[in-house]
Amino acid sequence: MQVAGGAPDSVSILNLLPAICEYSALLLCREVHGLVIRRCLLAVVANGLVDTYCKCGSTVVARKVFDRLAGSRDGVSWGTMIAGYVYNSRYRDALELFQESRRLNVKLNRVSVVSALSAAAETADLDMGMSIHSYAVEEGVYFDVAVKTALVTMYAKCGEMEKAELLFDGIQKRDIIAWSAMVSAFVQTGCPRKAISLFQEMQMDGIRPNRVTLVSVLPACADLPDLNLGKSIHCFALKSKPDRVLDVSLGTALVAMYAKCGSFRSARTLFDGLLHKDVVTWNALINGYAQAGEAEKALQVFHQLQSIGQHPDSCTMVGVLPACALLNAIREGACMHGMVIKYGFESDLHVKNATIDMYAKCGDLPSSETLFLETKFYEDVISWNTMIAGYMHNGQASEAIATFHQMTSENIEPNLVSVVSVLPATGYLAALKEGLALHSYVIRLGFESHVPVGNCLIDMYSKCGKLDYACNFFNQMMYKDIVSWNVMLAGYALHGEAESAISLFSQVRDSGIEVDALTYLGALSACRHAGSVTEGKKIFESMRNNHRLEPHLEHYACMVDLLGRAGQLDDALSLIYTMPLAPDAAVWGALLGACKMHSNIRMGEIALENLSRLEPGNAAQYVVLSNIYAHVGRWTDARKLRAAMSLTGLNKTPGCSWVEIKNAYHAFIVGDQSHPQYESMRNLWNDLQAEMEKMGHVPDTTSVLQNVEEEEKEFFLDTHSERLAISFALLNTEAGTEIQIIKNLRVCGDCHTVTKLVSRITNRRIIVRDSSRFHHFENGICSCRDFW
DNA sequence: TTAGGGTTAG
Repeated sequence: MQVAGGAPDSVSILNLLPAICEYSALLLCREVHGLVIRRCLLAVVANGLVDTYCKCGSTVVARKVFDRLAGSRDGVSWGTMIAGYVYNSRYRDALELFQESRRLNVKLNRVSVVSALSAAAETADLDMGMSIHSYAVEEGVYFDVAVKTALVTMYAKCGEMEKAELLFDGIQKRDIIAWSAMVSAFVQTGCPRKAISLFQEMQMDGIRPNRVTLVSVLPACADLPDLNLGKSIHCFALKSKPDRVLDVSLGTALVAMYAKCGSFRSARTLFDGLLHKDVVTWNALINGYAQAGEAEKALQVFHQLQSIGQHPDSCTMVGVLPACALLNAIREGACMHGMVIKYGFESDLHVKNATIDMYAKCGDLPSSETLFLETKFYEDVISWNTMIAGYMHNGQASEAIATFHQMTSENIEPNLVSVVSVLPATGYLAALKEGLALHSYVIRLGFESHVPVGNCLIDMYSKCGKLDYACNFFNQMMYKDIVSWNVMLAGYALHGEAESAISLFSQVRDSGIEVDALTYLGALSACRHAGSVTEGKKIFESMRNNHRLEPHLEHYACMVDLLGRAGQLDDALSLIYTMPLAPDAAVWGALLGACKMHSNIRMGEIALENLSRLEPGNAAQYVVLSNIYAHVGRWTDARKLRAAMSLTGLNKTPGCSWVEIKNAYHAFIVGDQSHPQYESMRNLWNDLQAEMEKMGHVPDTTSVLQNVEEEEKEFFLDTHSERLAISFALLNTEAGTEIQIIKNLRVCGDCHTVTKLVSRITNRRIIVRDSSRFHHFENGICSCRDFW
């Protein structure tokens, strides 16, 4: 038009603007702006420019044009600028502009109201949303379908589903957008069933779903999952497209649906056949694999994405980081972190938290901590929860608890996940006071009726030695899932309460709840602790016969242990030889333990041969066999084995015991003499030892590893970590106080006997939780029936 | 100038 000579008129410019928008041609927009800038700008042209600048991504210049309009601004100018901010995700700016219009008493039209509402929805700013709602009512734009639809979405995104539903029900003539908005609201608030029934209701109302409706309802099929409905939507989508070419969003939603329904072959075929794909489509496949635990596949697709030169986005990284964590692939994970930095996704919270989690799961806590300490993320509850879970994943239970406390002192409100993450730490440490405090906290937050939280509480109480509290809580739970039954069963097993466990097991079988492999493991391990061979065999058989559950390695290890302890070593060995899975170290270890108990050298050697193949670095098994040799007097063999161990540099995991005194944890490692109170502890122990000798106790040194003189062996026994912890506790608590010790390994035979005697001499109740179970010592007796 | 949509961390 310039070739023609004259300056372009307003109409030509207005006609040109939509094309500029379509191509996001910012430079062209500036040029047009330059042409009109010296003239008296008509509001209609200025509004067009504001819109075009926003669509080209430049809200700053758009705002300048808007500001320059000053007095000649009309309702459309305000609506355009607010909508422009929303278009560019500058929701706070949109809301501020809305508030400014209120201060200036400008009358806004329905477009401005709709845009402002969507900004309030995106920022989940309920107060703001409600004030826009009142404004809409005052100004009489409230009866508009678009305004009502925007209100429905705003309330849904602010978590006010009841209000959203009420408003939706009140819309007289619902259009397809209103229906789709409500379907989407149900999907996003985790109500897939409601979404699907609304989707069906809409069709009965005579409204034919469009592309957006289908894309909105597909995640509901994935969440349920309902593969058949997903497939029928796929057919519907193809039928309504004569060329059968799916658009990117619909293709992506379908890929995600198939992947989440576990139908990876369909997901892959569809994905490969899609004509239009973007990075989100790739993410759907990558995340589908990652969430199903198919980490290698996820990474494989990621590398394929890179090989075609497509750049990942932040969601891609959120998919691949957990895949690295799953594979414990720290190097790959660190490369992903590098990529996050390269592409500038560091400021994305999802990415940051996934990176923190990846490092923690791969055992690199310092890297997690460094990322976490970057202040900006310090305010996010998920970052805190990730850190708590990360500490727990690495066995740092006291760090997990400390982090939880720090979080509350920083005024970050813990949520359900925080509680579920920190409760296992209190169980791990048997930190009852902490556990009780958390329980009251749970009640205050109103989380007590939440099933996973309740399950954690049962587990915590039983691990803290309070089986009665665990039972009471379990019995009063309104809703239980299979996990509730499983943790209760495991609690009975941990406390050696086989009868209660077996009766609970038959209750759950009769209750109609579907039992799983862990239910069986709980029941079997209760039988193991009680030595109930017949019952255990029956349960093991019914696993396959009645529930079609294939026993896992853990079940076999448990059965071998049960049979072996009962002296049925041949049956145990033939079970190992006939099992369909390749026996692992736990299975052979159970046999070895039983061989020690019954001094069976022939079988012990078979077990050790297999163990040294499976776990060449683990010394514990060698110790057991050398103990068997020593026990039957084959000293030369015992010595040879120990010499071979020291040559190959095998190390035994050092024993460690903890005790809680006045809210502080004290840890003792075997042989540690560095404690400030060591002298007094030693003296106290010598006195106890003299008493024990008077009672006729002769130390059983067969569990001592070192090849030394008998007297020295006794000294080594005396430095076993549980004895250090017990003497420390005796020194630092009032007479008569109960003592609770936790140990990382199993208690040895002599420590077991000695603890019984100490409980009698000192008149204390002593509870020891070792890696296998609880031992209650009182007045010279121990509650457990299966110990030596 | 406007409302609904695909992938996302603990």
